[in-house]
Amino acid sequence: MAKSPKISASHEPGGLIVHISGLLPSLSPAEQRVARLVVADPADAARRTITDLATAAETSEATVIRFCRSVGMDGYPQLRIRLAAEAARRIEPPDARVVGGDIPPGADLAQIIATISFNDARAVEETAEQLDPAVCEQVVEAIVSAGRIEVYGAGASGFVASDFQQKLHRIGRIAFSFPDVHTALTSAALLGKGDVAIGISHSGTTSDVIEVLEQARSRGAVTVALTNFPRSPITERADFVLTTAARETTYRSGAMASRLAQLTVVDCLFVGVAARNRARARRALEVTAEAVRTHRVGGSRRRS
Amino acid sequence: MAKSPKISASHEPGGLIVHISGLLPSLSPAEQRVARLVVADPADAARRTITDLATAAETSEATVIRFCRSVGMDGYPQLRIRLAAEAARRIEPPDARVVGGDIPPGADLAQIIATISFNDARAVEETAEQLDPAVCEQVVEAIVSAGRIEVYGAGASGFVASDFQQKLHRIGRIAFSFPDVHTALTSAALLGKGDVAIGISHSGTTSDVIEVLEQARSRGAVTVALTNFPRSPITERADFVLTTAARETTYRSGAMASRLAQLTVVDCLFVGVAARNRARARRALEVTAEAVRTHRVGGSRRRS
DNA sequence: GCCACGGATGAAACTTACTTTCATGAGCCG
DNA sequence: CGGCTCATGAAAGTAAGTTTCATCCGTGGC
Repeated sequence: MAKSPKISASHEPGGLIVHISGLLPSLSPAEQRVARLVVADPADAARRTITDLATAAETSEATVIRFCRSVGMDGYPQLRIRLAAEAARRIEPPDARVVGGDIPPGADLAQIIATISFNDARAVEETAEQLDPAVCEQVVEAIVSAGRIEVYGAGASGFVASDFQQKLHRIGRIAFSFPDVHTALTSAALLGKGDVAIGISHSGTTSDVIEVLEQARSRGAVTVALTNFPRSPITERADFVLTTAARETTYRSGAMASRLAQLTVVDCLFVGVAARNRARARRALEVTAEAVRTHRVGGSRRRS
Repeated sequence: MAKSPKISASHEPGGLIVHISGLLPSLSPAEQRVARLVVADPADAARRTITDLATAAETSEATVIRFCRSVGMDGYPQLRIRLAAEAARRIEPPDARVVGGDIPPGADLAQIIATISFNDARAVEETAEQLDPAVCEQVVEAIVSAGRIEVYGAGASGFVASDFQQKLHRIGRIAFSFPDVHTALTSAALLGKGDVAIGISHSGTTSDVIEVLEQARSRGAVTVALTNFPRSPITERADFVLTTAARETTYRSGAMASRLAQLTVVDCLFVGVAARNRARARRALEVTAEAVRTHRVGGSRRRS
């Protein structure tokens, strides 16, 4: 097992912009200024010369080049071209939806709904676009052949972890998730070769989750990280890194788009695992559905 | 500078490629060779350097520049960027997304990802579209002025319930959610006028949730139902009904799109509530974020 | 047939853009 | 408080793009 996680350097099929904003926190301050300009208006950036862009970002050309390299480009010209292409593709934002920004103070419910759903949907789409099928495949493979699967997450990511655990469990995989660190650590210590440990953290900096993942890895389990930031600490403890692409409206507003993005990844993995053995999975799903049938009341004649 | 050819300067409506091939015959032989290369593969041309392209067209750089001017560009860099943009736009649509349907048996991960995310994103968008702002407003109002809020859900909807509870709690509302029916029933029995009870059930037929909601209502609490089916049993016990619009890929495949749709509604209500008292909500969010700060590891900066 | 003329063309000079190197200085760890 | 690492921009160096200009070739007039 390779020790360095696959950040899929050259693989950012979905969006370069998405890729860049994911990398943003791992960039140096000066590079971040450049990145922000680029993300804010890719088309405009593509039009600028390197000197021009450097000046606009209040830095030197050298830093712009470094930025190019940091996001996986060969040099500035390549970045320019990619940006132009990217910008052309995303001619979409037609209406004045508050993209990525905060909710304006005087907003009414209709505005709030439009903004939230737009950002949520976008997070889902962009996450899917930049998800690397090859890495997913390997993770699915690991899960399918795992003796035991453990999923870790804290706070909002904890619900996602539980959701994943529940899904895996429903199709007959032996999966666990934990409400607290101690239990998780204890359990992780009992993992071994062939087991799978999945850590979920939007920021990639949740020490509890990192710690548990580290523990799991030291016991020989295959480790997977699910985070929004491909260069965050958690990725160093993971054999496989899966990234989401959520730009939270406001960082502290409680996870909103981020957990939807995480759940989308969970869905993909889940279906991927289920698809490996359709018959068995289907049977399991039917059995479990049957089990709760008596907890449903009849005529839901839905004709929505 | 009077001698340059007068071609429709900067405005070539249809497409740059179309434009170029249109005036191809009016170009000099050497320029035509360049033009043909460009038209044949714009994306490739965009990647080439001027020297490279000149060589490929068996001509000199000077001619390439002349060609740029002939088609109305300022210079080679501009042409490059326009070409990249053009190329990006024209290969977009042919995307074999598996819409709405089930995942085909032989599907690979890339297909799965496309299908899932498409349906997930759609569920979010469609839910937002049909969500009634007026009803949301009333629910928000009820939550804001509630003495206590309880959220019920079973299975996958249980996670959504917990998520909502956690969010409300974070902004200082007194909210609860429950892992089992008994506790929930007990708690619901203690609700009274001015309290709010929210029941979440995708199918709208989960008897446990219905039962608890009924209990809450009988105690005078305001009841809210969140379901995908506006005519389902749960709606009969609710003062306010909020609906999601998820079409699950496969009914029994475990809730996927449905919970994303539910979470979107949760997000909207949450932001709606938070917006009612920005200052207080913001302060609460900051305090809670600070509380977990020591559980985050710092410097995510790294270079590959 | 010879000679002006003009457009097309590429070589080379030139300019600008891009890239690398290196010295500096800030922050961090022991 | 040294001795590190790392981020950064100035400046040197290289490559890309642009201009200039001499040449070439075909044309048409004499």
